[in-house]
This record gives sequence, structure tokens and C-alpha cells, in this order.
Amino acid sequence: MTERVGRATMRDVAALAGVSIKTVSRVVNDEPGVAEQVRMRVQDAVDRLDYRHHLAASNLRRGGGRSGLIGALLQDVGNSFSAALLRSLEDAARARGTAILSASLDEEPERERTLVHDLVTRRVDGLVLMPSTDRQDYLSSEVRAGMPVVFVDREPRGIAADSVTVENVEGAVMGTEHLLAQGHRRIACLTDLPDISTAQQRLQGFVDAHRARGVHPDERLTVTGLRGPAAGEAAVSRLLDLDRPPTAIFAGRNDLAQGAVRALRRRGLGDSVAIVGFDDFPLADLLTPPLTVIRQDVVRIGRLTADLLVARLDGDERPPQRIVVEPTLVVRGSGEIPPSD
Amino acid sequence: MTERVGRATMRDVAALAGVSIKTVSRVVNDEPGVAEQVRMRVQDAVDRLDYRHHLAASNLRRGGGRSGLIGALLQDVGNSFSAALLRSLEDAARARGTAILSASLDEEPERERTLVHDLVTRRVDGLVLMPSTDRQDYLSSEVRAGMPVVFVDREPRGIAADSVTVENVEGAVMGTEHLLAQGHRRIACLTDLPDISTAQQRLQGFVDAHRARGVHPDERLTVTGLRGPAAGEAAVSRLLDLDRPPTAIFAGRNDLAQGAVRALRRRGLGDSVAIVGFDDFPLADLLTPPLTVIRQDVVRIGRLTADLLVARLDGDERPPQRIVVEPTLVVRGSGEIPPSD
DNA sequence: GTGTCCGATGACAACGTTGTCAAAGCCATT
DNA sequence: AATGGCTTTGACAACGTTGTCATCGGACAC
Repeated sequence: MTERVGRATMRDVAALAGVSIKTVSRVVNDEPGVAEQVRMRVQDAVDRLDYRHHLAASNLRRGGGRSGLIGALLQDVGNSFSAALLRSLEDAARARGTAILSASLDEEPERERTLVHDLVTRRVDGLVLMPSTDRQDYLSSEVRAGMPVVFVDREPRGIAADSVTVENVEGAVMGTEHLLAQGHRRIACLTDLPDISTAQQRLQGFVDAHRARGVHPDERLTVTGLRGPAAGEAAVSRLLDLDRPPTAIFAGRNDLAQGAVRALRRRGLGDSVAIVGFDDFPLADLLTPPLTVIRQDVVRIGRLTADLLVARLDGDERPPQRIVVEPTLVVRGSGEIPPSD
Repeated sequence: MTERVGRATMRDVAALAGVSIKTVSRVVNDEPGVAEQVRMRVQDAVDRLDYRHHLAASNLRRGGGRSGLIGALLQDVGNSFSAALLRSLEDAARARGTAILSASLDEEPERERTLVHDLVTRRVDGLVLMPSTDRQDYLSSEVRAGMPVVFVDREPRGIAADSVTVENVEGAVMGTEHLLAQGHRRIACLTDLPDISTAQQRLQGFVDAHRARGVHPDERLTVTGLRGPAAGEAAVSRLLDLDRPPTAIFAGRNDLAQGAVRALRRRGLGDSVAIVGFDDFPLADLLTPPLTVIRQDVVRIGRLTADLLVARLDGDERPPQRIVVEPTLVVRGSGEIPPSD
């Protein structure tokens, strides 16, 4: 009601209600042992002053320093995979009254270190990490100090921690084999920055699938270090200019597949060059032809990640868990185009 | 190094370094007036104990109760519009060392109230809100207590606050007029829950455009209260079963446009029924035909929102600002299909 | 009337930090 | 040797809250 500056504290409420601070605390926390009449008087003062509980102060006083916060450091909150993951984590966290501090790493190692430091400083109760660094030894002191970390999408290196990842090698084998089985022999492979483990594994699967058939992949058709859809588009554009261009494309990430589709489309090759993408995304089924993909079940991954973290928060002391989710091949059309020659 | 339980505090560091807590504080905060030798000794103890600054305690002591946090309550963090917005906010916040607490409202009013309460309890310095309630009077005590709120995408009701919105009526007029100009007279209109202001405005624009041409929109082709792509798909499916089905569709939201495209595609009508969507989304240009949309510049909206909030955090006391961004028509093909009869 | 018990209430310290202020040490000056 | 000024350091209180414990007053039994 009144024109206050700043927030009312328990002290203010106590003064208005004519009781001690402790009694206000009891009322606010719904503790027993307060006379009904007093409780009402306090409640009235709370309402009149728009008192709001101060969680940070409360947490500071209450043991352990639990903040009711968890951090989620993902590749890019604006990207559909990270966004879906974040959403999934949020739903799991909400049930526990835990809030999520999210941030995007953009594959920048330095940012990961900075942000982790920031989150520690904020005393998050736990951390979900899709790392951009190639080693995470720097986390060991935090883990030792009791902050559980669950890695998602990429496995930890240099530190023992829980992880939820996808069987990338196998998925890539599946996708590549799908193309090989249709007779493709000049298959392009597009992958991410080479120090990202998923990129390595998917490339590995690509090679493995060839090897299993006794086929040698053409190195000139393998392009690594691609960041973002524009890079994927440019790379495919270059490949199509070769003397013997690829008849199929295996794209190691959803944004690279999107770039590839753009490049093909621009040359009118959308229906003649096959393409299989790793990671499904919204609308992939509405493209022409619909995109054949290796799907990772994001919702499931998010839930498993959250469950793991929640278990740790609740005191689970088992050795680090390593959960690996099987991806599935979703046949839609783009991957079933036969080789053009 | 040692197997600690819990975190080291300044007290521990002080004990190890043989100085007072206050001196540790000085070193940690890089304050002047500490002898070089002492500083080194303290720094050494900090490293040995893996001491980490406790931001919440620090903020508690340092007046004002600034938490270095802002809240972002969006419609659905997993949806491309909200996700892009969140990302944009994040980039602006990072520059100030502010972290973002994000959550999804899913158009549920109750969740908005709960989450706002939770954020207040966490003493966020400011709030970005894409409301799911139809009135936000309940926020006035928080605003009075000094928490700046910036509304995004939807204007505030029942409270004076900053907002960054899109010229929805005009955008919808633009999109509808585009269809009318090509001779369409049976245009379906799909919109969101009717108590969401953007949905109302877009429907308004749809009607206005008709009126401007002296045409009467067919009420049976207007479907409101649609939530999510599946609802959009079902609605379009029903409309196509009518005696005189629509020759064009105006979809009031990106997910409804996606649902509409699915419905059309399933019946093989993708190339014969025109469609214009409100709000662009990734891959809209890769659909067949590419989707004509009314685009709202999400990045710009995010930046304007963040700028506004940041200004308030820095003490800006101007009367509430109302920023309205002009949407643009992006012609791609789906909206230029002529009427079938 | 005395003793006992119980519920209600408050004083106080503490969580981890930092602002304020005073004390201590040092050097130079008189 | 005493004074002044300076830098370095620490004791203490406070931020807003809650756990611990003591106190108070009344109801009850004897």
C-alpha cells in the first residue's frame, strides 16, 4: 500500500505486528507453536507490507548452503537440440522446486570455464554440462567439494562423472550403412570441430561402416571443423564442384544437414543427392524430400540427465554412471535416393 | 588437495594463511592496502583450499540485495521463438555479468504466478515476462518494491510497465491483404487461445483487412483457441472437409502454420491451398512451397527487451516505455498460390 | 498455596561475507 | 624522545534469516 523503498524484512513485519522476528519466521515457514491470533496478526502485517521471503538469506542460514539452483551449460540455447534439452530439464527440475540457470557455450572452451566458475560462485546445487572443452580436469575440485555434474551429449574427459550420451559411433554406422546399402560409394561426410567427441565418434562410425564393407571412403569428401549451417552449406557447395561429386551426404549434426539441404536445393539437386542427417529436428519431415535422420530421443536424454542429477542431489553415492542411449534410424525419403551414377 | 567435505570459507583461508578474515576478503576482492607478501600467502591458501567466493553471502552483505540474476518467463523455452529470445537475452545479460533464470509458462496463468513468486523470493534484479495471465495487477507490489519488469511479445494489462511487442494488427492485415489481393475470398484464420492479446490482435487484423476491401470473412473458417501444432493440423483437416473449403489459410502463430502445412501435405494440397504464417521460423524457407510469413525480428526484439531492462537496472526512471516493432512480409511462395476456384 | 508441565514467545548466535573504524606498526620529522 | 602521518591489519557489527535454548504464563493436580 504505502510507497516503500526496498523490500520489507522480517524485522519490519515483526515491528508492525508487535512480535519478535522469530515469531514472524515461524509464521512465514508455517511452523507450529504460534497462537492462532498471533499468526493472524503476523499474516496481516506480511500482507500489508508485501513481505517476501528472502530465499538466499534463508539458504545461507539453513545448513549446507543449498541454493535450489542448478546450472545448465549447453551448446546453444537457441538451437533446437539444446532448447529441447533445456525444456526437458526444466520440467524435471520444476517438480523439485529447483530453478535452472542456463547459458550457451557456443563451443568456446574459455566460456565454459568462466561460466562454471560463475555458477560455483552462485553455489548451484548441481550442474548439467554439454562441454566445449576437450578436458574437464578443472572441474575436479568442484566435484570434490560436492557439486554433482552430469555430462550430457558428450562424455567427460579427465574426470569421473555421470554422463548421458548417444551411441554415436553406432548411429553413424547405421546412417552410413543405409547409404552404402543402396549402392552409394561417393558419400560426403560433414562433421563438427574435430575436438568435440561426438564429432569424432560420428566420423569414426562413418569410416567403420565403410570398412565393414571393404570400401575405402574418399578422404576428399570428408570435411571436418564445420560450425553452423552456413559452413555446412558452403562445404557441400564446394564438394558439388568436384570432378566426381558425392552422390550422397552424411551430415554429422542437424545444422549441417540443414546447410546441406540448402546447398542441394540451390542447385536443384534436392531429389538427386541422398542425405542422411544425425539428429532429428522439427520440420525435418516436412522438407522435400523429407529428411532421413538418425534420431536421438531428446526428451528421454533430458529426463535421464535430470534423473541422474536429482539422484546425486538426493545423496546417491554410486560410482559415476555412464548411460548411453541408442539412436534410431528414421527413414523418410532423403536417404533412399539411389546413386546418380 | 585434501579430501574436504563442503566448501572452504574465508574463515578457513584466514586460519591457514594466519591472517584475519577481513584480510582474506580484501585479497579476494582485489582491494588495495594489503602487503604484497601477505597477499601472496592468502592467495596460496585460497588455491590450496579451493576457496570459492560465495556470491549470495556477498550480495546479502553488500546493500541493495542485488542478486545479479534476472528472470525470463517465456511461453515455452523449447519453442523456436522463445528459445531465440532467450538466447538473445542471454547475450545481452552476459555482458553485464548477469545470469538468467528461465522457465516456461505454457500459457498457464497459475504457473506464471507461482514462478513470479519464486523469482521474487530469489530476489531477481529484474524480470522479462511473456505473460500467460490476462491481467498482471498482481505484479504491482513487486514493481513498487523496485523490481523492473519488461513485457515481451504481449502487452501488460492492469499494470504500467515497459513492453516490446510487435505490431500484430498491422502484420495480420498485411498477411491477409496479401491473400485477398490474389483473389482469395475463402480464407481460413487460425489463432491461439482467445485471451492472449497477440491472438486477439492478429484476428483483429484478419477481420480489418477484409473490411477494408468490403469483404465479409466467413465465420466458419475462423478457428480460435488452438494450442500447438497438432491442434492446428486437426483444425485445418476439419476445414478442408467443408463443402466450400478455404482456398487459403492465415495461420496466427508459427506452430499453427506448421500444423496447417502438415494437414495440407497429407492431403496433397500443399501446392493448391495458399498459406501465410505469422512469425518466421527456421527452415520455413526450405518447405515446399517455401512458406510466406510475417516475420518478427526476434533478435531485435530480444535486444530491445534486454536494453530496456538493463536501463531500468541502471536506474532509468522514465515513464514506462512501449516499443512496438514493425513486422515484415516475407514472400516465399506458399502465399502466392492463386485461389483454386 | 505449591509444584509441575506445556505451549507460546523471544534473546541470541550463527550462516559467509563486507563496511566501518580503530589500533598497530613504521618511518620521518622536530 | 616525542610527534605526526602513513600503510597495514583486525575487531566488530551488520545483511536477512533460522536453530537453540531459556523464559514466561497459565492450566492442572495435589
